[in-house]
Amino acid sequence: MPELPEVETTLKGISPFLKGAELKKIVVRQAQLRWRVPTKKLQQLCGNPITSVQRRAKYLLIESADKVILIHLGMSGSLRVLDPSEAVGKHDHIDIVVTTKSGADKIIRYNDPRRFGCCLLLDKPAEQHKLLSSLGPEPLTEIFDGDYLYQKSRARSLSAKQFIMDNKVVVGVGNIYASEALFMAGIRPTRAAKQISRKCYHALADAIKHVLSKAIKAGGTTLNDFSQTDGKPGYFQQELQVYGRDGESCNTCSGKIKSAVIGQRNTYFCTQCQR
DNA sequence: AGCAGTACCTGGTTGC
DNA sequence: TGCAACCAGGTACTGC
Repeated sequence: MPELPEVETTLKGISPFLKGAELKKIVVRQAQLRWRVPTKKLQQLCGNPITSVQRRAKYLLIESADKVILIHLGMSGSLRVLDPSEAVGKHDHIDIVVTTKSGADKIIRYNDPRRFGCCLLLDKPAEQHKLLSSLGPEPLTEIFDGDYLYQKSRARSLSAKQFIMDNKVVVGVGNIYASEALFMAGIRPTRAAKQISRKCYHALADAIKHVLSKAIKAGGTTLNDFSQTDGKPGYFQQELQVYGRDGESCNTCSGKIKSAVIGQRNTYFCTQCQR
């Protein structure tokens, strides 16, 4: 499941091939993703150079001419860089064929079994688009810290876990990392956001940064495992302290790990460490 | 405005 | 063994 680290890894994977490249051909085999893929408008971009490739939250933004191609991997999507001869497989919905700087053709192939992802075309500036305009800060920047979370949470009665998974608060914290970060910070996920102290929010902001940057460093491994086996990221599984460990004992205090559904999402925590 | 609930989709797992 | 029901996951949307 692509979380922020996987999207960041994907960005690093495709960037070298897209920088200085030209759009050659776009093939859409399945246009019905989360939203309909604007096939014709995308194809009209062919012949133009790609001017930048960026990530914002879990969105990938590929700029060409006066447009921006926005891609979200949903929960089961992936992008691979392939040679033009590569056979098309199941759920290979979109090919973005480019002529790279060196003159060779490559396919950026979008695969998404569950079709929760999207591929849209935005006008510039992309940040004004509805999907991007109200997003909170990136978790790995300086302005995201304990003071910021404390301030933002004062009027919020929802749980701490739902609060940090809110895209308007901070982007890129998915279900797995939310549980992990709250564990690391010693905060019970059910606690109301507005009742958490400034001190605890400092610990939480640090935990989010720590968990995400650690995962980004391991990103390659995760991505490979994911795209090949469609299983849970092998590398993370051994790193996870609470997620999916319902009924097992805590690595820190040997208390029991419990699960609860919070905001329709399974959540895991240690009843001893997290108060 | 904030929040709960719903929808989208399909492969894998569980239950009968 | 086969089939149905359920679950996971991110996020935009609806309606209170």
